[in-house]
Amino acid sequence: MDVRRAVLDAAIEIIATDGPDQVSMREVARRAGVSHQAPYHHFTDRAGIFAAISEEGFRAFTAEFRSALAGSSDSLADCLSAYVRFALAHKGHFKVMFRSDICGVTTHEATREAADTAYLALLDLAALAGNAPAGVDAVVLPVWLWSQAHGLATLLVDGPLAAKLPPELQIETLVDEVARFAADRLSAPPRVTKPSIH
Amino acid sequence: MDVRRAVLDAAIEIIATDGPDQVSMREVARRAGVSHQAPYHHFTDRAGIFAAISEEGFRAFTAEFRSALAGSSDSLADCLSAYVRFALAHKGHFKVMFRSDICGVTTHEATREAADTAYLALLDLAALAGNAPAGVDAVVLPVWLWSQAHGLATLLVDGPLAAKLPPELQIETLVDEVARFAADRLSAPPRVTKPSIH
DNA sequence: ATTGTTTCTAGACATTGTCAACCTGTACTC
DNA sequence: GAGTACAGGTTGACAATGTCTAGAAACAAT
Repeated sequence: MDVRRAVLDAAIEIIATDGPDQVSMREVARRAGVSHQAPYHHFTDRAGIFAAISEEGFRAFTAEFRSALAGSSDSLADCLSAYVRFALAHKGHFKVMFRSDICGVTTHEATREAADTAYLALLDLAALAGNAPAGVDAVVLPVWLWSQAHGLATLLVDGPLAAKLPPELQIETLVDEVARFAADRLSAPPRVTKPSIH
Repeated sequence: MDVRRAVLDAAIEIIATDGPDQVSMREVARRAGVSHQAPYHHFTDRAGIFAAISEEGFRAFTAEFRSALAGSSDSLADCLSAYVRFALAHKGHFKVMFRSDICGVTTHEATREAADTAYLALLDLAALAGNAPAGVDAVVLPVWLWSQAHGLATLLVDGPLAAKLPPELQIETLVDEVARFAADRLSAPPRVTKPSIH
């Protein structure tokens, strides 16, 4: 039996349903059917489990995101949608990946690298989507795109939004609508107001 | 001495710097200078502390957000910006408010009510910002606005974004730029593509 | 003075993360 | 084939935590 895998899966499941706080070394060991010390032969400590989960998450995310980026005529809407769909399909991973206090991105080299790789994919989308002028906008555009996708994902995964929606509304439909709405707005020429603050 | 206040402040500080996981009943009692049981006379349990913090957060948020909504010629950009600035100025509150697993919004009536009130303010912004047609767009617009503000706030507060930014960039400048960028895009007429999915 | 309530402390208990020490099989060396 | 090193497993111990119970200290109302 693959204890490492069993431990990870147990932790991921707990995170998805009850949140990272509820992950206990002994509980995952119990669910994996091993002694309370067995996980320590595969992970240095509790933080090591979270680091492994977020590394795995970032790799899977990068793959799915790049796939949406490459194989579509409407990349922008599809990528935004892919971001959110990844979060919904992998809540256990997602809830850890972007919690910098526990995701291990500062402490575990492999995790940091996986996160950086994911970020590069995001920048590629921004480059493709925007006729970004030089200067600050080269930062503003990717940040804006990331914020939209991440905000919707977070609100759906962490809960507060789902409770506010009309019950007959399909979540996936909403995600696609918002993604399309956002994509349409990006392509539109901006309203001209006062000059930017550059 | 106001033990309740001292306990809350200790918890808020711990959350802001080390995250909610690090909040321990005994540690906040220690920082407040009371016995390990004193907090139980003001909060039913650990979750009760989080519920009180998020309730306080939602109330403060509503006040700041409504102020931005009312007193501005460019409400949309200002409200987005206010949302993010609140998160940055009250990290300890913000990190709890939108974690549905710990914020107590489902378990504590007062917290739920404060959260609902905050949501109403958001809807008011959407109503003001959008010439929203009937139908699904009445949902899409507020969700889109919320996603943008919340995404940027979350990315900045939880960490992953700050590490990617050029070091000479002022966070507040970025926030204002992104808010303006988003506001400009909303006011723009959308690109016309295929008809929506209604 | 007595009673009751609010606010605190002290002690106890099960559970947690983690350290240390001990088994046990498999692989490799001579 | 005997010996040995080691990865992967075990049990036991420890301090720290959340929370239960019981009691003390202050203070209001009768």
